[in-house]
Amino acid sequence: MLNAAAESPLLDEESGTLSDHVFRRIQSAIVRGDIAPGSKISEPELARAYGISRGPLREAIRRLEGQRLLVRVPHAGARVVSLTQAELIELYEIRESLEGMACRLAAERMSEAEIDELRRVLETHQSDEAFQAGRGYYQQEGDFDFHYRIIQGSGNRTLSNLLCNELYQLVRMYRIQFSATPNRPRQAFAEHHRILDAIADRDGELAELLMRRHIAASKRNVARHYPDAPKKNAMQRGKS
Amino acid sequence: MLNAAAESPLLDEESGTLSDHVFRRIQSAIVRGDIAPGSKISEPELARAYGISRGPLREAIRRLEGQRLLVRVPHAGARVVSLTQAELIELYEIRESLEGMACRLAAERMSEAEIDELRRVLETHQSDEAFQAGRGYYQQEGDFDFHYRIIQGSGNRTLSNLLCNELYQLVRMYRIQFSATPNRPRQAFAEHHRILDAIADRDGELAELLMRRHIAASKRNVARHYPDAPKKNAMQRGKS
DNA sequence: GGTCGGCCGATTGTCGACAATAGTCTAAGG
DNA sequence: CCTTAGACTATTGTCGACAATCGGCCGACC
Repeated sequence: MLNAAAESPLLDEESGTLSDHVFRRIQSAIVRGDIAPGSKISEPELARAYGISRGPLREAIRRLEGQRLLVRVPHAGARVVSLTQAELIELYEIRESLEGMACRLAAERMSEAEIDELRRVLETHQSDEAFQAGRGYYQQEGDFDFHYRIIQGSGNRTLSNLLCNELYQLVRMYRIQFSATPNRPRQAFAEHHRILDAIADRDGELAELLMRRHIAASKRNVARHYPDAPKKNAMQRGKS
Repeated sequence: MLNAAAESPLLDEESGTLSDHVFRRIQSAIVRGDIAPGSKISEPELARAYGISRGPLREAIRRLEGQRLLVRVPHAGARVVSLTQAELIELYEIRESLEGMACRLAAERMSEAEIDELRRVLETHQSDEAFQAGRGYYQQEGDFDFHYRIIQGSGNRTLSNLLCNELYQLVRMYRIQFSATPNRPRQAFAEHHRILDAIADRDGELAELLMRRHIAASKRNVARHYPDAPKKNAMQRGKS
């Protein structure tokens, strides 16, 4: 039975259970900024909006909470996460450590074919129109993301899970928010290229160092441009 | 209204919602080994056992899944996690990176009072009867755990959350399983002491190095004694 | 006029029942 | 005797409704 065609390989809109489905929908909505950080989540409203019952919705909310995209208080509902500058910097420091390690492992263990694919990813980025225009480095999700590919190449499945399935969406959410900082895209691209060279040379130590510096640079960039809103007016709902 | 007496400050059996309650119960049961790794979780059975409905139970299961204590397959139910040796080693490598970083930060940022408390924790361990008898290093949960205290002392709240609220229980589960390896307790205690000295000297670099070595040693110890059961007979239920 | 108490609305937490899917067992056919 | 098709059973996924708790509002009392 060739089910390869029956269930579409890449993320299908209608795949899996309703809970999984709505989980991905809300996740995407939060990461893309469609819901607005700090805004409150109303269960009945969301349930109506997605046409499902509150049961699966609540499970999805619990999973989103596990991914740090929502914060919940026991009898007061859930809100979209809104990291303070300090928390965001902490997140970047964790990434420095973890992705640095992933990069070292990737340099040691990636196959030549995988390195070639990684090079192709970078070429795709270079030819992207948004990048050409200097308007940002809006990296697509998953396999088209440089960092994502390297993490996968580390061979450490547990690390991949942690970075790509739990922290990744949160990072991506803020990466999108800060995508349009002036000179950063070109600089980031150059750093990516040097990292790739180190990996191709199988120089794990250098690859780790460069990755740590790269993320530290991103961290500084984010810290500089953080729209730190101690103002409390982020209460408006996401939709109509 | 002085509710300080009404709701007990430390983890009460009956605190919070039913979902939270059963979540902690099951978590404890898994970590302590009362449920047996790899065994299947039956929703109706668990619901009856804890006297609640399947709704809150399912939410608790989703949260446990987020903590990696359960693995779920869409229409086939949930099983208690059972890491392969390779996965357990991967987990230890992640801890090397993360706790090494935490230890460096702790050396830089812990207050003198916190360092004194840490010293007292170690003294408590030394006077523990199980440790004296060489029967293991069964560290109590939370504040009485050396690693836990250091992570908290790092001052990185995000890191603390990641290590102490998500990965911690999983690590503890396997730590309990391997608690009775012959010479390891005394060696671990000595390593802990040297780490403490480095922290007291405010030598972050050394503290990180020692912590990484300490975890690497634990990793090797675990790898040596791993009861790697490629056999598939881990299907039995926990109880009747 | 200010503040405290009680009421009301809304939201969250919980429950039992129904429907759909997966795995398994049986039985028929080659 | 082995393979395969079918139905059955048990489990999971989903739903709508009820109950408990929290926040805000209004009125009364000081």
